[in-house]
Order: sequence, then structure tokens, then C-alpha cells
Amino acid sequence: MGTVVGTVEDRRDMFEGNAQTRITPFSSTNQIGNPVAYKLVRVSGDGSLVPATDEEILEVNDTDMHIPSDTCQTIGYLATDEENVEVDETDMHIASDACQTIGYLPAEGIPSRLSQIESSEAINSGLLHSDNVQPYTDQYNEEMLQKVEQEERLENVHGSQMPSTPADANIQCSNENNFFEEDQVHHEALLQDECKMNESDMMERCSNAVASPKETALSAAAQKPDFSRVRGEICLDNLPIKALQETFRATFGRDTTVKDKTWLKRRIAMGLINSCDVPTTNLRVKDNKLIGNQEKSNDVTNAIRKEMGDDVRATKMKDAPSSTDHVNGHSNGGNHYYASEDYSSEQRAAKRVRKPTRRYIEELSETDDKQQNDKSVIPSKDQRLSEKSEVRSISVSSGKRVTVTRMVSLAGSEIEVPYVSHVRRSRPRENIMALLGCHSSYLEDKASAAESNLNLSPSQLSSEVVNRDSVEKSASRPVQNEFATSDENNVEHILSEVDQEMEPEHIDSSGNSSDENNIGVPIMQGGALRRKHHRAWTLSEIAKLVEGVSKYGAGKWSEIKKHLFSSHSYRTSVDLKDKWRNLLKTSFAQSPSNSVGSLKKHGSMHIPTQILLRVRELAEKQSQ
DNA sequence: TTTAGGG
DNA sequence: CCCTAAA
Repeated sequence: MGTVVGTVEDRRDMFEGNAQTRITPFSSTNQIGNPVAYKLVRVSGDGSLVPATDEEILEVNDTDMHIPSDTCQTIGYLATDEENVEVDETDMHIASDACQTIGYLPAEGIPSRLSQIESSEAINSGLLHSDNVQPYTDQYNEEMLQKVEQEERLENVHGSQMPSTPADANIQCSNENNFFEEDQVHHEALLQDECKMNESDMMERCSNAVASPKETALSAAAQKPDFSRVRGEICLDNLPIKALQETFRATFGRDTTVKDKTWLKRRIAMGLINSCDVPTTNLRVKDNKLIGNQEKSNDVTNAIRKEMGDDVRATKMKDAPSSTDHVNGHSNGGNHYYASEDYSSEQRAAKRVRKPTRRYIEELSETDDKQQNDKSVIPSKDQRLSEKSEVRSISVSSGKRVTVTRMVSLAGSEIEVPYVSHVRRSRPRENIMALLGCHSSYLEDKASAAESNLNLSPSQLSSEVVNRDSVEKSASRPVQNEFATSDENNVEHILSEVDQEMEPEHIDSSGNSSDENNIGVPIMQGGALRRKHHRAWTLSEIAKLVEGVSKYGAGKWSEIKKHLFSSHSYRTSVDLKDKWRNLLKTSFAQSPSNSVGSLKKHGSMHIPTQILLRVRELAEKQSQ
């Protein structure tokens, strides 16, 4: 029997020699304050704390998501941004490994709404109510709640005058990641230093508020930091508006003209919390190493000294930690509510920045993916894609990293690939179809032969998908791209020729399968070069287009497509529109007298004058 | 989703 | 061709 409780400083001797699972809500100010350590314990029948045994911890590790309630611990967690909703894999890992359930503390620093109890409740109503633990849950819940309440009371009594650092406040990612110890020594030196500096009242308070064990570690209920202090009001109440504005500037690196004291306070508090939040994600596992603690800490500390968090915040935005939504799922939905509600109003108040364009976003995320090791677990919005692939597994690699993979069906077999967010710029269906091996039909064909350099075998395509997904550069692919890109016009030319020489309808009727055998799959090369999806217009297509325009009128592109290009999946209505536009340009570019298209561009295809005439004719008819 | 336009 | 804004 047992319940979940956190560690307490004055009981720490209990844990010596035991496998301990601790989680430190690492915040930037941990450099200033001290980290809070959490140990995995359970409460035995007589109420005493029993450290978790290796077995229990193992159990946790093994089951990962199926957390036995008697080894579960709850901690408070600071998160302020909407961005934090994303689950960072590292965090996720830590969370699951150490069996931490994390409460979500929104920007405003919820007074104590996010109390231990509430977190527990959230958990109980969520995670622990899963089938796996059902038999014990209810009983545990009650006990846990009682216990937690008790501890809370204790905490309140002891108040905030708890001095200094727990000697053993080391950071352990999980029971297996003991290599933090050394770091920690360093840390503490730093921390204490910082504490003396008192660079800024606010920062100090912030740090205290967020994570400093100064106040919490020695208290009998050091399970969570004293969140109540996070509130800006406490720190900022006495400052005049001007000072608040100044603080704001220092915090966010920009001026503000807002005179609303309340707004400023909240804003600042939020910013500080955000800043404090940073190092949570410094606990990164990359390449089988833990990164970011020491070096980053120093940097961050310096940054704080100088700019009171400007950079910190920036960093944070990027490295934003995450709620444990994906881990705990439902467990903290309620808290989100606060977060988004209060916070969104803040956002509204703040100057609104134009949402970046999609491309921008995409490129950003690409970069991020590379830099952050596939942090994103954002499900693709592309349904067509998700039909073909889905997240199949979340596996923990030996490097202590959570790897989310998905299965991609390729020509009948499935390949497991790292799951990354797919934002496709081109027509997904074609690609998919092609990749699925639907392009066997022979025709195209002759054209294909001409462009054989560009056509990939199914296996090649497969590997390409994999490569794309894993953001790796294919060795062979770029070469082909180069070729394709530079010779595109030539190829077009060839295609056109071929097309013209054969019966156009032949190609046109070759059916979807061949049509989808697209030439170019857009792909990035070093994230920069993209090969455009390109397909030369054949004469027959042009003729059809003209016919369609004459039939349905220019502008009825979807109609035209439906009726005349139904077999050409690669011609979208937009394509038709574009082509028509080009045709118009061409037709009018050539002076009517110059009936024999004289001003042909070098690489462009020869369009029969007749067609051009017809185009002009139609255009004039349309314009009337 | 489709259209219209800019790039 | 690609990307968006509008409708």
C-alpha cells in the first residue's frame, strides 16, 4: 500500500542508498535558486515514507505509461505559454520514466488552484483511472488526498523562511541517469553565488517562487515549489507604472506604452515565469548525452545578469518545455483551461504579430526538427497522408530518447520511419500514389523513357520518402535533382516533342496511374532547394484547355477540369487557370500579324498559331 | 473549395 | 508553378 508523496528535505536520509527518482523542475532561476528534488516514494501503512525500490522504478520504466499508482508522484510544473502544450520528447521521457505527473501552472501563477491536490485529482481522474490501475485507484486516491492535504498544511505552517540549499539537491533525470551528480555540484556553487548576488529583486523573487528549495526543500512538504509566490502582484505591487514599464522592457526587450499597472504586472510576471522556465528543457538528451545543463546554465545565468532574461525568454520560446499532455493526456486538461484563458487575454492585449506565412512556418519547423531532434509530434493535418501513415509506436530508444515512429506503407510493405510533421507543399496525392506503386502503367512512358533520368523506380521512391522523413540527405537524390533542375527545360522540350509526335489522346487517356507518375517530387536540398513539381503542358492538353474555355468559359476552371481533365490528376484547376493566363500572354504577345509565332522563347514549346488565335478569340469573347 | 492574382 | 487571399 502506498501513496504518492514527494520528498522532503528532512527525511532525505531515508533515501540514501536507494534508487531515487527525482525530477527537478529546472528553471533558469535554478541557477539562482536551487533545484527542487523529488524522490519517488510511497507511503506505507503507518504513514511513513518508503523510498521506491528498484523494482518499482523498473516497473515504471517498463510500463512507461501504465503508471502504477503507488509509485506515482505528482509535482507542480510551471508552464506559461501555449507553446508549452507541445510535449517535448525529453520531457516526456523524463516524465514517464520517473513516473511524474505534472500539474500545469499557467502564466498567471494560479494562486493555489494548482495545488498538489488538484494535480493529484487530475491525475487520478485521468491516468490512474486507466484500466491498468483501476483496482487500487479509489483507495489510493483517498489516501493520497489526505496525505497531500496534510503535507500542504505543513507547508503553510513552515511558510517561506526556509533557509538555503539542501545538500543533496541533485538532479536526476531518472534513476538511471545518475550522471547528473557532478553537474549538480557545479550547479550548487552557482546557485549559491547567485543567491547572494541578488541582482534583481524581481528575479530573486521569481526564482524563489519558481523553484528555489530555499523555501520548499526544508519544509516538510517540499513536494512543490511555493507557487503562490509566482504571482506578479507580490513582486510588483509597489512599483510605479514607470518602473513597471522599465521592468517590462528589461524583461521582454522591448518598450511598452501600456500604462495599465495590472496588465504590466501580469505581463512581467508571466515573462519572468517564462524565463524561469527555461532550463526545464535544458535537460536534454541528445546523442545519448545529457546536454545543456551546465553550459547552458552558465549562459543563461549570464544572460540573466545582463539583461534580466531577454535571451532567456527567447531561448525558452524555442525550447519551450511542454506540458505533459501527450503523456498524461487528460490529467491536466483543467489546468489548460486556466492557461489558455488568462493567457490568451494577455495575448490579445499584447501587440499582435502577423502570423507567419505557411512557408515560413514550414521552414521554421524544418529547422527546428533538425535542431531539436524531431521534437514535433504534431500530427499531420493532411488527411490524405494520414490515410497512408499513422503513428504506430512510441518507443524509447536506448539513448533515452523517445522516438515516435510511424509506419509508411510502401508498395505493400511497411517501413517504420521517424515521425515528423509533414507539411507538404505540393500535391500530396500524386506523390503518395506514385509512392504506392500505382505508376506501373506503361505509358507516359515513351515520355518516361525520355525522362528516365528523372523517373525513379519504386524502391527509389521509397527510399526517398524515408529520407525525406528522416530529414536526411539522400546521397543520390540531390544529384538527380541537380540534373532535373538544370535540364528541366530540355526535358520539357523532349517531352513536348514526343507528345506532339504521338497521338496526344493516347497519352491523355493513359489513365490516372500513369498520370500520377509525376516527374518531380518536391524535395528540399539542405532545406533550401526545392524542386518544383513540374509537368510540361502537352499540345493536347492545351487544346483541351482551349476547348474547355470555349465550352465553359474562362474562369470555370473546376468545370473544365472536371470535364476535360478528369484523367489528369496532376492538372489542378489552378494549373488550368495558370496555363490559360500564359496562353493569353503568349497569344497577345505575338502580334496578330505575326501569325507564325516568331517571338518564341528559346526553350518554350511551339504552340500552333491556330491555337493561339483561338485563345485570343476566346479571350476577347470573354472580356466582352 | 474555388477563383483570382501576385510572385 | 507556388502561395494566398477572398469569396
